[in-house]
Amino acid sequence: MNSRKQLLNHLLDIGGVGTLNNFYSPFAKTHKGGLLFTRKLFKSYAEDGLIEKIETIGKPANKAHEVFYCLTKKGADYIGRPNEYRYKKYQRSPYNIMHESMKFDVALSFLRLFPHKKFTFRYDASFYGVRPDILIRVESSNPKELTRFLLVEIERKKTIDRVFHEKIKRYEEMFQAITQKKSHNVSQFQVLVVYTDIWWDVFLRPQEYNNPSVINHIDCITGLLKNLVNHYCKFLPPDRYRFLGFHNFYRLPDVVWHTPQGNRVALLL
DNA sequence: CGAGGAAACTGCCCCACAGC
DNA sequence: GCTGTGGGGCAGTTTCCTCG
Repeated sequence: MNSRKQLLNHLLDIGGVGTLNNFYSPFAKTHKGGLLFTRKLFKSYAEDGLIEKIETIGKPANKAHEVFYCLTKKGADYIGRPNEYRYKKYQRSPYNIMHESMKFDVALSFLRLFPHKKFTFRYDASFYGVRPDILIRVESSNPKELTRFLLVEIERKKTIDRVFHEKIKRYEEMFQAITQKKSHNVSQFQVLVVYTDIWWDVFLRPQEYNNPSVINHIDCITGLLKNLVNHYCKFLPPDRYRFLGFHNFYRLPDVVWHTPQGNRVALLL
């Protein structure tokens, strides 16, 4: 598969919508370089009617960050996947741009960094009132193993106590309900909490992370994440949760995940 | 001053072709 | 037939430039 089709396949996989910034190239040295080729591709897709710009409400400050494009029916046909395409006409730009952008960053990173795995992403799943930002279905390569579900919760909050009280508590209630009603197999589920604070610029790409003030900010968020784990999460089942700083979204396979007990581990998929 | 465009550069792969 | 090599093309990038 050539990269022209590769990008469209990824776009369809992550739900059919994304920004230029989401599809940056991780291999470029500079931030600009990482967007250049993507920009070329987007332009030619748009000319060929394979993707469509979603009209924004106001005037976007930065188009690469804030203008979302969606795959068209023609685009799905072009990559030979017309029946997987669920056509949704997006009237306007996604309502919470930063949060949407983070979701697509995470979903796309799973595709890019675990290319041998088969993922299915959903953004509208709900279990006993808990709505994860992304539900990732991980197809097992081994037929004996069960399909797994990753419930990704993306949190951009000033303080960590809110992450615990507003989210993790609800997840625990959900697990209780599941156990009681025996509706799902709890061991198939893992909750991935992706955290950053509200001052973090979610549009920054890894190529921009070498700026001293950004490095400083990353340290700060890592500290907050450790506090979250140490103060609130110790008692949680060790394999049920994993915690990640959003700034590590581009290195998902690395040992960058925290267990509820505060150990750093890699994700087992 | 920053986003985006143009042009120039680079490393890699492919393939023709020569020499054995 | 096998294999080493060198040119050409191209995907992807860097650097420089323009324009609002």
